[in-house]
Order: sequence, then C-alpha cells, then structure tokens
Amino acid sequence: MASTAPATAPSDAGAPGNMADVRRNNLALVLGRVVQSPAGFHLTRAQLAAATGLTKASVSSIVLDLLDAGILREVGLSRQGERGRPGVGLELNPSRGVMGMEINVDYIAAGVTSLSGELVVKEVRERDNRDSASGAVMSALAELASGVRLAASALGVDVLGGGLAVPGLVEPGSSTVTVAPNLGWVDTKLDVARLLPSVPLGVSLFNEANAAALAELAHSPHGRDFLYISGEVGVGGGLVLNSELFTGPEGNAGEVGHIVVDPEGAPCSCGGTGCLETVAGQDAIFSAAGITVKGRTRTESMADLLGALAAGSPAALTAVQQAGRALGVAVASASRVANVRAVVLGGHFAVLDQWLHGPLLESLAKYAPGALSPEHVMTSTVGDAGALLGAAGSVVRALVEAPHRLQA
Amino acid sequence: MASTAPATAPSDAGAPGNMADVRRNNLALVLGRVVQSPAGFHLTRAQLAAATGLTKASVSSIVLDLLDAGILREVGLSRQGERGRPGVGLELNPSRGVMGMEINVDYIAAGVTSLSGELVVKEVRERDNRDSASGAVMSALAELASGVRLAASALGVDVLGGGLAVPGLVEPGSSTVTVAPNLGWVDTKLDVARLLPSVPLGVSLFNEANAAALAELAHSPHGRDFLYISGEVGVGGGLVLNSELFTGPEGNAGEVGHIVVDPEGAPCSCGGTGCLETVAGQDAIFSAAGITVKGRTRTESMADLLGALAAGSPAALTAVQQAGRALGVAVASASRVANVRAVVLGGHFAVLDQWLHGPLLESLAKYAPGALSPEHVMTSTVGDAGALLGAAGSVVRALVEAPHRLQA
DNA sequence: CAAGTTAGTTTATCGCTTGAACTATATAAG
DNA sequence: CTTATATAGTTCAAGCGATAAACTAACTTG
Repeated sequence: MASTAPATAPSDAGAPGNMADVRRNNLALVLGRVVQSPAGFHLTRAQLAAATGLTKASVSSIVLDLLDAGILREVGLSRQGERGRPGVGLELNPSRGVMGMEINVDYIAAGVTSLSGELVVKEVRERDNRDSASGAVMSALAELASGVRLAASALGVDVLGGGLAVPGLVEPGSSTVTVAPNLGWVDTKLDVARLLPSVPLGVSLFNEANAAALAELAHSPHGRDFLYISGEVGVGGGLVLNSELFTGPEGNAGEVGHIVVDPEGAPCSCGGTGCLETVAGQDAIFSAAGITVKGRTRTESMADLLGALAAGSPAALTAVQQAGRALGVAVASASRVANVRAVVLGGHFAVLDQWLHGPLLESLAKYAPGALSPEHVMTSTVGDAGALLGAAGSVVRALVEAPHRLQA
Repeated sequence: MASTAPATAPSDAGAPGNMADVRRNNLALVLGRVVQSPAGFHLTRAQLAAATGLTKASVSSIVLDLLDAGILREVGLSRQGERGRPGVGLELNPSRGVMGMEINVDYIAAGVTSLSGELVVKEVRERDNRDSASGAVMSALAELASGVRLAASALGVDVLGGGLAVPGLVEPGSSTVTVAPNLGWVDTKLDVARLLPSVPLGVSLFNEANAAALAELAHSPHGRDFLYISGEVGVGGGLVLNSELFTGPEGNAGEVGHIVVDPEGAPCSCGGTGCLETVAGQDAIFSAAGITVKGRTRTESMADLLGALAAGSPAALTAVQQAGRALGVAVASASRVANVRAVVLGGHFAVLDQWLHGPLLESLAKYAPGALSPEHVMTSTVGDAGALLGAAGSVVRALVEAPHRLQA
C-alpha cells in the first residue's frame, strides 16, 4: 500500500513541527538539488527555484544560509539562455571534505573526499588486525587519520567529519560493534571521536557491506533499489531500497551471508546450518577448490584460485559454480522477503564473476523465475575503496539531509 | 546506520515545505495521541499539550480544527487531578466510521468499524469467486457494501471511506491486482470507487496478508516489528517494521510463501522450486497427510486433518511437522534479510499451532540460533476478520496521518 | 468565601514562505 | 548609441502557524 506520507516528519518522529523544520526541509531540498547536478554544471538560484518549486525569494534566502555555512560557493557567471541577466553558478564548496576510514582484517585505511565525492587523499596501511585489541587498532588508525587530515589540509581541504567502516555488525546510532567475527570483537564500544578531534560533524560508524552498498549507490548506475553482496572472508550484504540503506529495527537487515541455502548443509560460524557463507565464503571456496590457505595471504590464495580456474581445475570450477548456485538461492529468497529487484556483487564475487555468473542466473531462474531480470545481476564498479568511499559519502549524505547542523 | 532523519518531509518527497506542512504534522501528532489513548480514557487539551510538547495554545487551535472536521468530539468533563478546573475530554467521533471489505476464494465480506476500531456491522456472503470475472465479484460486493453502509447509517455511523483486501499482489497506490492466483486474476484493474459512492476518503486496495498483518499490529500486543505469515491456500506474508507495513519498491515484500526452503524440493505454482508454500500451503499439507480435498470444502478438509491429528495419524503428524520445519527455515532466512525479530502465525498455521510450534522452533534454532527468541513466535489473536479489520484500520490510519484531508 | 490550582483562551511576537514590485544585467533591434 | 526585451536576483508587505505570557474560567480546599 502507498499510504499518504505524513505531511511533515520533524527530526524526532512524534515531535512538534515548527517553522524551523520547514527551513531545515527546504535547506535540504535546495542543497540536494545542487548535489544531484552533474559535475561541472553549476545551477543558479533561478534554476533551483524552478527545480524545487520554491520561490526565488526563498531560494535566495536559503542559498545565503548555505553560503554562510560554507557548504556552497558562488562560481562566476553562468550563461545558458540567450538573453537576460546571467545567473550566478553555485557549487559545493571544494575546500570542505569528509574522511572515510576502514578497519579490515589485514589493513587499515583513511581517505578524504570533497563534498562532491572526489577522492583527495588516501592512505592504506597493512596491519594484521585479527584478534588485535580494538584499542590498539584504533590508535593506529587515529595516527593514520591524523596524517591524512594534515595532507588534505595542505591541499586546501578542511575535514568536517568522518565515517568508519568495520567488517561487523554495528548497533544503529551508536559507536558499538556488536560482533565482528573476523576481528574477534564482541560488543566493543569504539571511541570513534578521537579519530578526528574537533570536527563539527563528528565520526559515525558503519558496517562495511552497508558502506560499500552506499558507495555503489552514489558512484554507479545500479539504480535506486538493489542488494549489494560483499564477498570477503564472510559474506555480507547491504540492502538499498528507494535510495536508502535499509537496516531494519536492529541494524542487521541485509545479512545475506546467513540465508539458508541448504537445509542439509554444513554448520556455520554463526551457529546456523547451511548458510550461504558456508558455500560461498572465501574459506569455503578455497577449501572446496583444494586451495592452500595456511601460510599464505588471502591475496596469494585468491591468485592460486584464479590460476586453477584458468587452468581448468575441475575442483576449482565446481567450487565456484556451487557458490554461484548458492548465491542464486539466497537472492531468490531475498527477492521474496524484501522485494529485491537488482543485485550487485562485490569482493571476490566480482573477481570470480565470469565463473559465477552463469550458475547464479540458472539457479535464480529455477528458484524465483521472473523476480529479477538477468541484466539486473551486476558486479561492483567501485571496487576496493567501496567501504571507505561509502563511509565518507554517508557523512556527506547526512550533511545534505540536515545542512543546518553546520550553521552558526 | 541511524542517520539524522530529514527535518521535514512534505507529502511529496522533494517538495517545498511550508507552514501548511507544519500544521498537517501537528494535526497528525495530536490526533495520533488521541488514537493511542486507551479506550474509555479521554485525554484533555492540557494533557495533549504535555504529551506532544506543543503549547496549550497550539493544541487548542488544532483540536478546534479536528472538532470542525468531525474527527473528534468533546465528551463531558474529565476529572483526574484533585484540584483546579476540570478538562474537557476528547474522543474520536463515534458517529464516523470506515468500511473494511474482503474478497476471498469462497466468500465476500464487508463490515464497518468506528474510527476507534470497534466493529459496528459485519456481513459475510458465501460465494465461489474462483475463476469468476472480477466485474461480477465486484458487483456482488458493491451490493453487499451498500447494504452494510445503510445498516451502519441506521446505527448512526457515517462511512468516510473504505479498504478492500484481496488474496493477491497489489500494485502500490493503484487499484490494480497484479496477480491473484487463487481467483484467477491477472493484471486486473478494479473499479473500487463504486463500492462506496461519494465517500470523502475513497476506497483503497490492499493485499490480504498485509491487511491482516496491520490488524495484528492494531489489535494485538505483538509489538512494532514482526512478520505475519498467513496460511491459506497460498502462504502469504506481511512485514511490519517500526509499526509500518514494509512493502518494498514494487509492493511485493514479505512474500514469505516463496522463500526457498528446500533446493531439492517440489515445483511451485509461482514457477519456482522448493518454496515454503510447496511444503506448508494447505494443499501441500492435505496431500502429505492423505486428506481428501476433492468434493469437500476447505473447512471440511481442515476438520478431517484436525481429526487425523487428534487420532494420532502418523501421516498427518509428519505432514504438519514438515510444514513447521519449513516455516523455521523460512523464518530463519527472513530474519537475516529483513532483521525480523518476531513472527505471528495466522490462518491454518494458527489452527495447527500445537503441532507446528515445536518443529518450527527446533528448526529455527538450527538455522538461525539467537535470531528470534522462542517467545517471539506467536499466533494470531485477531482471527478470521483480520483482513477486513486491517483494511478498515488502514483507512483510519491514513486519516490519522493526514487529518487535513477531511477539512473543509 | 477567599485562596489555591488547573484548564483553556487571548494577544503580541517571531520566523518563514509567498507573491508582487523592483533593481540589475545581459542581448537584440532601431 | 539608445531603447526594448528578457532573465536573475532582491526587497517588501502580507499571511500563517507556533510560542510565550498574560488572562479568564472553573473547580477544590480550608
């Protein structure tokens, strides 16, 4: 059902609305249009008025606020019509940026993007974080972030806030990692604020797959609705519906790695049985393909697997095909539950796509015919930096949706 | 992630906000509090001001509008404090109501509830709608609805609008049934408006399981987040998250009947393989239990099954236990995808609960340990009339969220 | 019956959008 | 070079809804 949306929804649902809410809404409306405009094309106040439906007077007043807050910048004159006074172009202030950070199993990373999403600086440091105390990892990351922030500053970009992506479940709205199996963290409260001392927008925490999903949303033509499936040691997922990340009441929605794909299957690290991860996770594929893991890095093992596939190893081919079929079952079930219409494969699923793709589509056609068209099963276009870009992008997105947070 | 909600969201997302939106928001806020108040307990303006955070002046003005619109009514004096001037109690106008209607395989039904959800009149007419043209069914229903409307009118209840529930997929926001397998309808546009000529709120169309889910939400203590699973000829579902029906981008979310529970399973009417419905649908259970369907009504066959279960028939017991285990697998997968935390079983699942319950919980513990606590697997408390009550309730809900639609 | 207490209304003020009038700056025509 | 026309952006009065404070209303207590 498409019930009439509530007329206004103040920041806290169920709170009184007043004129400040109207202003916040319209600030976001105008700023949102600027963000959506193609790079290099600068909208004018008059065009914003036409696009948003606001009057020129309101747009002028709103733009003034956004200029004062340092979010927008005027950029010369814009000639598009033949006659009449030229308008003044507006763009996101290129001297403001946000930091994306990532903690993963074998590295930490930090990077700064401008508000328009361009990567300005990025640094990755290899570090074995497996079973490392969270405090030690955070200290190393704080140091890395500090350096990256200085580098951005030297390039004239001021960091307004940051986002951190971790490979684990995150309690929504808090800085707590409920569980990160591959890091060995359980109910770990992270002091994210110290990564970026005294930034106006603070630092937020994200699940890695969710962040990567948002990066695909922002940087790729996958549409407004898709399920991102991240293939790492674990199998994670990020569900994007109507251009919004759907996290569910506890923040655990989209955990596609633990959909049951075989009731007779193997036990899973989550305590369940026959989860997708037990067939399509990296360890499962390596093991089924007969690839050695011990004493080798994941990158090396993956290279071995690709070699075996290229050489036509039956074990390797079967392992990957099985993973593809299991993905098809999982996607079939997910499409029923959440009306998923498109799938984006990331991590090792993107790497193995040429072997996975066929079995996945066959399996999908068998278990949920008509639910997704084959061309809606795609691979990631953002790649490695997805989690980092997504974490940074989420901070920008939050700013765009609530620009008043940066006002004096 | 729990990003900051947009400050205001005018009726059309991306539309300018103005002070009328603030008013709409606050009308809904005040009215929502009145609706939430326990039956028989009448809030006063002063209490509403305290509860909503609005000032007394604003509440007075808003209540005046709601009285003028005929949505609220003043009801004597309310003494709760010891001292001071007594407040004037407010309640939903009992002379206004909405109609819920239902088309199902072997009957049509119509009933009127007051705005507070009490059933005033209800009439059910047996009718075999299987493979009946939609126009003929709608004509019969229009006649039934007209009579029920008159009966309600005679009792002093004026019908403001209506909701119709059908056992099929409904295109959100339209009056089109995409597919209703058990009625034999495909892409059928229904002229719902003629069911209730000239009502101010019109007539909306709902999926049966979704409507029933909303009825459970309104009339039962199941909480704000649950998956309702309806056991009928088909297996349907309604996903309630944060007290909202979650329908997904195409309106097909919660279609739990076609989650894959056995990749080696039987073909399904949806074209898929091993769907929940192939194990736990009514026909599947009857067939596995060796119950005759031909020449008998569904009610009779169900009575036969209950008899067989009571008599300890191994085939019947096994059939129902298998259905329970399949439900466990489906719930496990659904809990991963949409972070479902509770399940409400309706239709034949409620009837068979004493045999289903154990196998379902065992299966759930095997496939998704810790995802749902056992006490969060519940049975429907609304029963038969769920779809009808839910359809009516949805209309009330839409009115509460946008009361200005009833203003002059 | 006066004092105290709570309910609800009245009034002045503020902030934000709106629409119309106005100013500013360009191109095109004479 | 001047004038007409077209478009961009600002200014200003008006309207509306929320707020806060003052005020009126109605009841209890002593």
